[in-house]
Amino acid sequence: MNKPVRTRFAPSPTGLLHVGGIRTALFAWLYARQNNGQFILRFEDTDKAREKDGAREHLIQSLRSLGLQYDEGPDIGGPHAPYIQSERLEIYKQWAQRLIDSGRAYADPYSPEEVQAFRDQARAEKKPFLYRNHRPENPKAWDGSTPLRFKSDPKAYTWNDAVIGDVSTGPEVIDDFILIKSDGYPTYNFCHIVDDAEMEITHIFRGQEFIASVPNYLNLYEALGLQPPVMAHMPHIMAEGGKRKLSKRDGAKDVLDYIREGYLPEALRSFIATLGWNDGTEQEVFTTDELIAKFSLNRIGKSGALFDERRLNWVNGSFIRELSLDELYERSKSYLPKSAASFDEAYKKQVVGLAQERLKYFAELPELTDFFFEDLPVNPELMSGHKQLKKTEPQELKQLLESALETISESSFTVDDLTTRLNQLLEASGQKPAVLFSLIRIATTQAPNSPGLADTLAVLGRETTLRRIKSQLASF
RNA sequence: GGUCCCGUCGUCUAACGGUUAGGACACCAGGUUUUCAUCCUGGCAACAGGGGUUCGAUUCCCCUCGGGAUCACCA
Repeated sequence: MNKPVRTRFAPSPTGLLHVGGIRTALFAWLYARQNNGQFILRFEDTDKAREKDGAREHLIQSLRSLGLQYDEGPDIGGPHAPYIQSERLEIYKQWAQRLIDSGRAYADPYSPEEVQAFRDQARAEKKPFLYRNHRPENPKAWDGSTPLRFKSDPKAYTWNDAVIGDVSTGPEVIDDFILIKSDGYPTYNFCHIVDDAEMEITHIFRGQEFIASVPNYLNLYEALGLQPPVMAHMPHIMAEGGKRKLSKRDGAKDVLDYIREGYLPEALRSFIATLGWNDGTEQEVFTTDELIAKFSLNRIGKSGALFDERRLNWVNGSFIRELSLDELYERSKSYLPKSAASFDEAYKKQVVGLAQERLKYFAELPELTDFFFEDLPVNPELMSGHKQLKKTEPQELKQLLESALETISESSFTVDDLTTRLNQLLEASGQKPAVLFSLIRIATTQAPNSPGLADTLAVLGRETTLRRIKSQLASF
């Protein structure tokens, strides 16, 4: 009996898609998938002045790279094509004509300046501005050269928002808004309703900034004889400090930035979904299948959330640690430092494996692994700044390292053998592990930190290990 | 200013009248024979305020305060 669920993501191609915007898309996608419905992409490009070059491609790429596949859209078509509003002008004209015929739309006789004068006057009188107070008695027939306005029917509304709950407003918020602009393009307020009806959208997911306009939409739905879809208005994701909506200048990266830095799509999905939604249990991280199974509209929070990149890092890291070595390698190998190019796959895979547990996102790979691929210059500060080593005489360190060289050179360079010999040396030298192992670690990596010593040496191999120890020795 | 929405640790949140207000991130301390990380243990930390309703309020109602959104020929 119920109509098949159809949700849509309907951005205007005016800029980059950041985390707040993609969350709306994610929820719409999850809901469609959960109900075996369709998810549709539609471009709302009726404001030619604000359109940005490349924004369409960016939007499409963002959805694709996050894995939010849509079933119908501008680039793939579908039964209700086109999915670009600027190509649907005739459709809007037809619907507008129905409104004109039924006496619910009329030509706006005023110039923008005149309307502004009404507005200023209302402001001066400290009264709210209502265009309908200036509604013309006998408007001339609309010829397309002036805006076409909706003739509203002011009344109170109470409706249910799937996220917010019941909302009530009085007739004072209902006004005659513009249906079609004098440039021939429809306004969002008009065409999204037409398109949602034509495309049989059952659930609207959008930002909370639209909730104030809902009463006017309800009024239009009535005039058109349409049943409004379910509406779900998402609270905003706020920038650090919570003072404003998240935007690019808050350091808010767009979705593709995160993909480029090596955040996993499945981690992004989990993190973004739990920004304002949870399943009521103490589960913190969700696979996408779990998200699809457990998502529910009524568990979306009502209040805005702050985007916290530290938490994203933790979520992403936990997904990275779940990856098999093969998968980790395949997905991260392009992030390896340039110096890795000449090394064979088996070697690189071992290196990636050692970095796995300390990786928060793939772009960190070069700084974490560069010493596996090139000899870094001996850095005296690593020793002089080390809290254990700086308390030991250089001469003593040198002797220690010399005996280490001897011990290590006898190793077969398996992790087990290295571990055994290193421990024997530790015992024989009577040194604290913090001194002996740090010394060898620094000598062989020239890095402030690294994976475990035996693991590192085993991967580095005999030749490189001994060469680096000798370089360090020469620097004393 | 009018209208609407929101208000639990620094952050993301759980709680659907009765709890020592729970979990997670971050942070701090300790442990896992070096560092960083992982993992484990412990710690710090919240019901915006005031009135009601009730035997009992974080939870229901009202007011105040605070935050956000919206009042376009933008979406």
